[in-house]
Order: sequence, then C-alpha cells, then structure tokens
Amino acid sequence: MSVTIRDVAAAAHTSAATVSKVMNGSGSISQATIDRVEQVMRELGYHPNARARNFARQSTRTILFLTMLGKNAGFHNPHMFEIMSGMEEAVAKKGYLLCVKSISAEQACEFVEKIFDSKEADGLVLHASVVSPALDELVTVKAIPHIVIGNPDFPSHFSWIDIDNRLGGELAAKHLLKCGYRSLAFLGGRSEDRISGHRLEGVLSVLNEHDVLIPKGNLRQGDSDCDSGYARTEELLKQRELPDAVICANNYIAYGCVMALREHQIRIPEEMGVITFDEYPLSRILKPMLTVVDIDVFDMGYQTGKCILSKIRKPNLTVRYYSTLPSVLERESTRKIVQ
Amino acid sequence: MSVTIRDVAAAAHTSAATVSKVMNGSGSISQATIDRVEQVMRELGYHPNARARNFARQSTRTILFLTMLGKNAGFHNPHMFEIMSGMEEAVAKKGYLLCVKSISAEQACEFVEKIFDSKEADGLVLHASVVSPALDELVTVKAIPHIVIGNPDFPSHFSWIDIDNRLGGELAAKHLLKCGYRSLAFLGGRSEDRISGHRLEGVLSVLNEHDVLIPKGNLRQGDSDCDSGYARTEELLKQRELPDAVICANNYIAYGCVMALREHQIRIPEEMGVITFDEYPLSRILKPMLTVVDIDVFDMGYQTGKCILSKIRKPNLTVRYYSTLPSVLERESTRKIVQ
DNA sequence: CTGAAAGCGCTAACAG
DNA sequence: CTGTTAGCGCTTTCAG
Repeated sequence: MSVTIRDVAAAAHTSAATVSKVMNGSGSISQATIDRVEQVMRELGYHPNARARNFARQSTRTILFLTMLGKNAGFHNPHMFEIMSGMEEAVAKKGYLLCVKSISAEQACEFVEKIFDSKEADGLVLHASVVSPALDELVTVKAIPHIVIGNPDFPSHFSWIDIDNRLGGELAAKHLLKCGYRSLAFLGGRSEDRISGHRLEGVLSVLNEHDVLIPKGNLRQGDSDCDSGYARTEELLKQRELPDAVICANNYIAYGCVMALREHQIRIPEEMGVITFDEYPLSRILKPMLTVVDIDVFDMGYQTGKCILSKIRKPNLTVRYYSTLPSVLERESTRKIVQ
Repeated sequence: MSVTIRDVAAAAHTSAATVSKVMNGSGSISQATIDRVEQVMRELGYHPNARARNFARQSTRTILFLTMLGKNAGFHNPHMFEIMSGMEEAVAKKGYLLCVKSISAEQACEFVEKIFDSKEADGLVLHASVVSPALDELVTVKAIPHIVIGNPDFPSHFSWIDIDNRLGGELAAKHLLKCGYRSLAFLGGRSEDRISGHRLEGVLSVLNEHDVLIPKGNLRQGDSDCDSGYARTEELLKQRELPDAVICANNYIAYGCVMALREHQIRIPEEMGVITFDEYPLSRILKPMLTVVDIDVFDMGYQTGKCILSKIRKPNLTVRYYSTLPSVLERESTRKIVQ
C-alpha cells in the first residue's frame, strides 16, 4: 500500500487533519508545522490519493468535453481540436483535467444526466453539434454547469461561446474596400451552412453601409470544397460584368477559385482580389499567399476553459458571447496597386 | 442530496450490499430481488456516485493521454487527434473515460509519478514526443500500465505501438514498379525526420531486391513543406537522366513536386509517376489525384485503446508492434499506360 | 441467497 | 494553532 496521510501525520508527529490543512492551505497552521509536514511529505514521496480526495470533497476537478468524434474528425475538423487544446491549457492552469467523450446528439441527453447524477465531472463543455432542446431543458432544470461551443440555432437557456462570423464578414468586405476594390463577389457554402451565411451577412451589411451594390450574379452558393469553388468561379467569369474581388466563404472554396482564376490567366491581386477565412489548411500553400480573416480558435478554447471554471464557481452565471475577435492577415492576394 | 444506494435499498426492502451486487452482477442474487431492485433504481432515477465508486474500488476507469498540445497542434498534427479519437472509441466501449493532458518531455516524469501515486488514472498513453530514458525507468520501476504511441528512438522497456513506415516505403516502391516505372526518385524530409527515413529504407530495400539502382541524384532531402518539395523537384529536373517516377515522403513535399512538374509541363502519370504518403491534408485536392500509401491512424488509436485496457488487466504484458498496416490507394498519378 | 460491518483516504466541522 | 470526530457512498468480506 502506498503512503497515506496518516503515515505523513505519524512521521511528522501531528494529525491527519493538520496535514490536510497544510496541503490545502486552509485553516491556520504555524510555519514550523508547515515546514515539518512538507519536509516529511517530500521524504516519504507522498502524493495524496486523488480518488479519496474527490470523494471527500465531492468534486473531481475534471471538465468533460462532449462532442462527436469518430473517424476522420481529426482531419475534417481540426478547429475542434484546436479549441480542445486551448481548453486544456486553461483548465490545467487551475489544476483541472480535461476528459473527452464522443457522443451523438441523440445519446447526449441520457449521458449528460448520468454524468451529472453520478458526479463524474464538475463541468461540461458541449459542442453545438450535440445540443438539442431536450438537453437545454435538462441542463436548465438540473442546473448543470456547462458551456456550449457555438451559439445554438434554436432558442435556449444555454450558456454559449461562439466566433463572430458576421464580424468576420464585415472585416473581409471592409478590407477589400480599403484596398480599392469596388465590385465584390461572394462564394458561399450551401444554404444550411450557417458559418458561411453569417459571413455573408457581415459582408452585405458593410456594402449596404457604403452604398455599394452587389449584383445577384456575384452571390453564389455551392458545396464547401475545391471543385465547387472552381465551378462557381467559372460561372462568375462567364458574366458580362466581372467583379474585381471575390470573398470566399472558406479555404476550400478559395482554393478552387484561385485555380480557376489562374487558368483564365486573371492576375491576383491586380485584376482580381481574393480574400478568405481561416489560415488552415490551405491558405498558406497557395500562390499568391491569400489574405485571410483569421480567428484564433485556440484562444476561443482557452476562453471556454476559463468560462466553464467560473460557471462552476458561480452556477447562476450566464455566459453568452463572441469570445475571440477575427482579424485580417493581409497578404499578397489583396495588394491592389491603386492608380 | 441526491439518491444514494441506501435509498434504493430502503425502497426495495433490502440492503445496500445487495443493491451493489445487483449493479455489478457480482455475488448471486435471486431473480426476484434483481427485478425489484432494478425497478426501484429506475423509479428513483438512481445513478451510482462515481466518486464514491472510484474510491471504494480503487480505480477510476480513466485513461490519461499525455502529449504535447499547445497552439496549432490541431492544425499541424491532425494525426494525433485522429489517434485520440480512435482511442476514445476503444476505451469508451469498455466504460472508460479518456482524459487528455498537455505536457512537455521535461515535465512528464514528475507528472507521471504524481498521477500514478495519486491514482488519478488507471492507465497512461504517452505520445513518443514526451518519453525519455528517465520516464522509462520510472514506468518500469513503478510498473505503471502504459502504452507509448511511436517506437521510442532509444533502447527502453516501454510498451509501444507504431506505424510501420518502412513497410509503407516498400509498398510505395513496389506499386511503382508494378505500374511499369523503372527509374525512381525519392524526395525526403530532413535527416532528423525519422518517418521520412523509414519510408526511404523501405523503398531502398525493395529496389535492392529487384536490382534496381537508384542514382545518388535521385535521392534528395529538404524541409517537409511545399516550397522544399518544389525546389527539390526543380533540382531533379536539372539532371541529365530524369527519373520516371517520384516518391514524396509526405503530402507537402508532394504538393510542391506536382506544382514544379506542372510548370515544366511534365505529364503525370505518363511522363512521371507520383506517389506519396497519407491522405491528408493535400492529397485529394491536387489534380491529378495522387496515389498514396495511406495508414488508418484512427485504427491505430483504436488498437492503442484496446492495448492499454489489456495492460491494465495484465500489467506484466509487454506490447510492441506495428498495429496497423499501410495500404496503397491507387489513383490517377500512377496510372502509367504501359506500352 | 442476503445483510451487517468494516473500511477505502481524505476533508471539514468543532472543540479544545 | 491543533487534534478529535464524523462522515463522503460504495464495495467487499464473511457470517448467517
């Protein structure tokens, strides 16, 4: 059996309670006793049993992250892992451990109830893809400390943190206007793609403000992949009036777009400016290097980690905000030389 | 206070011990009692307190994954998260929870000792980047159930699981020979890049076996990025004798290589075959689509999860193997039409 | 087949 | 400032 608090107490000629207080910095203990106890702990190589501790204080110092994993998640959704890394860093700073569990939206309710009742974790971080109205009710009724990553697309009582994609769209449009581009196009994902939709909203609001009209033909939607980006660009180029800059709703679309422009020998940035969102995975390998509106997802994870810890302290706190602001990384693809 | 085992016992007119046995399927209990207890558990919405349980049985049903995370890990190392997803799936099947903790090789020793002594986790999965001879000794002396992901590059007592990159290289070379290519080139990463090195070894062993010579000039090393792939290809093309196929040690090198070939209007696969390793992140967006030697990293994670669970059962088991075999995904870039 | 009893190792009043 | 005393909720002998 390994060394227990009683062994330490005995060796330090004191009681278990005192040792406990020394470890936790609670109560008031004389410096002499503190030194003696700490000395003995070191000598004996004592490490408090975490299981007994969790049990006694009724807390595990654990945050559970629930999301949908499964095959290819690492490749298709690197952002999620970036967020996770940020969360881990934040909670680790306060001595918490991050656990991860893959779950579907259907199983989520039952599982969350079990986890909470069984007290396996002190707080829950839920990816927006696993939440549902039923889960909202459960979490509210049971007052479960939680944060949802992503603003849920239904009315709810959840606390959430999200990225302000609308603002991202605004920044993209403003940047292009500032660079001297005057006729913008937007290549978006499918209509169900809320991220793409919010980015478009932001773009339109800026154009509206500047009284810039965007022709219907310059607004195109499709899949979020290279081929679609290529095809939508081809369509764009068939129009009588060409735009002088294009905003691609994501990396993959941008890749296809640049390929198409290259084939048509349209020079970037002189004849056509190109801007997109996020650094990864493709922005940096394209020539010319693309200007992007980037958001620091690691930081978003870090904020999430901090938030869930404060929710554990103050359970009636409601958190709802866009934690991390997007910013423009200017590169070659929008350096128009204004005559 | 939530409902405890005693509440259930009282309501079912029996004892806590019996309820415990019903839950765990231990001891022998009459069917009537089982039914009655289960009924009551459902009625009361009873969920056993995990903390008390962990404490009583001295196990947490938790696996801890130690690796180096930090900013951009999600983007630069998607494989790690793919492995993690696989692990999660495997351990979840047996009711275990996966925890993740970012740590550096320097901190790893101290932390592992603490974790083990404090019994926060039942088993440890260590990424090869955090292991060291000191950790090897610690893990051996304390008989800590563990698996290392990646064969450590120093002699050790660790249990490990790895990918057989040497075999990957063999498969690549064999595939090209089978397609009718006769003069191969290899574009590798830096000499410290062990993955690239093993892939090259595999290639050379096959060529050796088939008495195919590979000219010195066809073996080139550089950084593992697109620009380096491009530059190395340019060098290759300046030679008097051109190879008829090139093996790129990774995705990024392959991307640069294809760009260079395209600029020189060298047709793939007719004039030059191209093969690389791994599906992500670039193989599938390139035109023509690249033939790759792929390995199922999710499966590797899954195997790791299964292994750590068996190590927990049988602590003196030593595991050392290449868990998941690479396989060739044939696509356009190697479809030479043999005359 | 069932239940009483004795912990698991630590924390948190409370009394001294 | 320190120690005594009671648990935390479950599992696990062991006697009935």
